Amino acid sequence: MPGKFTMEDLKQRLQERQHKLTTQRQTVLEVFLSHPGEHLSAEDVYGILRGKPLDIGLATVYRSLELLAELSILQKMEFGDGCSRYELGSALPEAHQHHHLICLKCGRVIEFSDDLLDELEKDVAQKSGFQIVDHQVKFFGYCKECQ
Amino acid sequence: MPGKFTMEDLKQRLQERQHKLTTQRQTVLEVFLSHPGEHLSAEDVYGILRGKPLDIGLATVYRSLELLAELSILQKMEFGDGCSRYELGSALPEAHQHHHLICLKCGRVIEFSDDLLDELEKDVAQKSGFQIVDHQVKFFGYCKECQ
DNA sequence: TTTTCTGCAAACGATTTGCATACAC
DNA sequence: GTGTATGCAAATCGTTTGCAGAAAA
Repeated sequence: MPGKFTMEDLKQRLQERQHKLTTQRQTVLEVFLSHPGEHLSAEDVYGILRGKPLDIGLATVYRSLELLAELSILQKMEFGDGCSRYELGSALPEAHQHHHLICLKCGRVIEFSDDLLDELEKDVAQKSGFQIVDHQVKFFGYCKECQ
Repeated sequence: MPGKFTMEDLKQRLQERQHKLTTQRQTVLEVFLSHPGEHLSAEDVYGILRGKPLDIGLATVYRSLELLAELSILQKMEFGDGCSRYELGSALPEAHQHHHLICLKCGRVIEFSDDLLDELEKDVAQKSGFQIVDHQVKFFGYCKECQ
């Protein structure tokens, strides 16, 4: 189980780039901390925060998500459902080996962990001259319930 | 070099689903046949066809792309540039092993072929109970020019 | 106090849709 | 002929932006 981000991590990374630690940014991070393993869209986050003490604007949600992704706290991804989704990364840079199984029938997205890809990444880097910093793998198929 | 689609293949697959072989659908397929290895968006296709004898509507381009993807003639993919892109699949169902290297600086997308993923796919299928029909792999990094 | 952020509403760009006409079968 | 497809324009949806007021440093 890799280490999760804390508010202290957030504060630190923001300061490094002369950004401010605002209530809104903290709140957005808290949403992800309290929804582990979910792939939330901007609308999802906005919906979760509706009616809560802090009434955040949708535009601010978008701006916060973008910033948190730049700080490598969140990872941005597309599952082909028309909107960008984000998930919490690990605080440990080398521990991002998770793939996604996307069911073509019900749309469910299941996480899957595996390290076989390290080998492939090295192979690709060597053959192509690319300096690889990250990868994303998606498998499309049918989940147990939909087969 | 895997076999490419022909107009005959298109006709056949359309008929199987009681769809009609229209000039527009043929023309869209021709664009992909004459632009091998490119990842074209709807706007790209529309632009390529502008001024050509057949003046196709943008909405029809979108509808044709969607249909060709349903028929497994094209494959739909997202590179994070705000629009869906398509590329011609192989006529041979088992020969779709191509990955994409996406440069984080210049946005260039480079194709890369490798078969190491077959093993991973089988492994994932067995452990998860998913029936896998396709996969997509994206590597993010910096190309030779941008390093 | 200075700079960065937020909220709102308007702007935007990609994609979809309604509907009357045109075409494939 | 009948049913599907097209073209156009309007509608939609996710996302971005301009700007004045609010909050962090």
